[in-house]
Amino acid sequence: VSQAPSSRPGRGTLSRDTLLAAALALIDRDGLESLTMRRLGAELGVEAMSLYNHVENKDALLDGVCEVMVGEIVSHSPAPDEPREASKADLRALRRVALRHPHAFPLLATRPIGAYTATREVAERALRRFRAAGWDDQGAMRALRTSVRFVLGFAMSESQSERSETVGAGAGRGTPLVDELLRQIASDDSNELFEFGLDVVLDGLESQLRRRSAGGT
Amino acid sequence: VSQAPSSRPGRGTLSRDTLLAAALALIDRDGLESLTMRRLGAELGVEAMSLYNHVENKDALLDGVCEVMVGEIVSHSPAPDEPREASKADLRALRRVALRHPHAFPLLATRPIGAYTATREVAERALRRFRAAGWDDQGAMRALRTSVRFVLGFAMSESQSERSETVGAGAGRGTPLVDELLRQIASDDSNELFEFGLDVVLDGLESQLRRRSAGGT
DNA sequence: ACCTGAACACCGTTCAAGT
DNA sequence: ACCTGAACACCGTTCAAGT
Repeated sequence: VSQAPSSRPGRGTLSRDTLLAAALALIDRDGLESLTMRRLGAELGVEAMSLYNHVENKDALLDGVCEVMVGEIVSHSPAPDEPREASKADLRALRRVALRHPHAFPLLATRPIGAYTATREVAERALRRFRAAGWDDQGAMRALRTSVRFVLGFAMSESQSERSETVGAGAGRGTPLVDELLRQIASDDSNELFEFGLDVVLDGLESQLRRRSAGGT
Repeated sequence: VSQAPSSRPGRGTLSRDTLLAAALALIDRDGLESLTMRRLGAELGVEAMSLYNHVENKDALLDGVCEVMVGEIVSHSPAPDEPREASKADLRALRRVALRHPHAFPLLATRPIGAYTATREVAERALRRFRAAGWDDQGAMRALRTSVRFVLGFAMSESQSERSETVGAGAGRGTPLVDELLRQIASDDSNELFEFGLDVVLDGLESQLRRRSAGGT
């Protein structure tokens, strides 16, 4: 998957990869609603109908955009040896995609893409790490799914749903802690909160592991 | 906020609440893409343009649908005394909304609604519970946001993104644990996984609390 | 093989007009 | 005060036609 051409391409430079990259770039720049077959065509110097030569329809185009984002999940830096740090590195890589594509990221959480299938090798390594830490197969799978879902929820909230909690509205009606919460949201300490969340999830997994291997007789 | 009328209403029975309930019912039945001003009008026995008398525009309509769902979050059963069980009850109530409205739920995670503002009292009680457990204000807020985000990610994955992981595709290429994961996803043990996740998050929070009050000198 | 123009069925939304 | 018809600018998509 390559980058979008900066301005207009030479004739015949159209391909599926070009489309997907241009679509993602358009979403990043102007938002999800701006992605329109006609607009994307214009962006590429072509009529909307030409796009159908490279992509089944708009739905397939959106799936393709998800593919591109999933492809960006792979961690850039080499995996740490220490298992807990290795897990953190993978989960941070997932969050980083959300930060890079705040407008497009909801597609990932919203569409039935085969995310584990598409990240087979990364997922397999993560599962092996959990096994090495003492989980059985079943437990390793639950541990992975739990941590991935946490990051997904975190990233979604971060880039979407917590925007526009307003401090003023309804303050001073006997909910002082909520008032403070809203101020905290506004001040945006995202990175800190994410790292806190990572520790919570990984601590919680370790705790469950201990409880289960102890109680399992 | 009341229920949608079963068939066509008498003339003049149109109100904002009627619209919102009918819109949510339409999404529940036919999916998010089926919610159209024209379709919703037809559903209510009225032309699409009449809707604009009760709702600013489609965006405001979607915000209203979110309002309705947020209003459904309140737990039905009385809050348990035991703090951990009380937290679980709240978080289960949040997930239940996702299960009841799988097609509409992405709106909640995707739109900048003031969720904490709208659930002020529930949020305040939750924060007070964390305070009583030993967190300071800052810690209580992080604990709440962390657990809410976890449930959000869980519910989104559950009702959306993990659909259609296919077992067959690419199996037997040295990723046996992933193959097993895909089989597990297909067999769908959602409730069990959710309860596991709840314990992970709450254990993790307790662990962080201990670590911080111990290390804080 | 790839691109286009015209067309179709559908959107959200505005506005003057009806009652 | 609420509803409507006609209209506008925009969608996704099909298809015959061009090169």
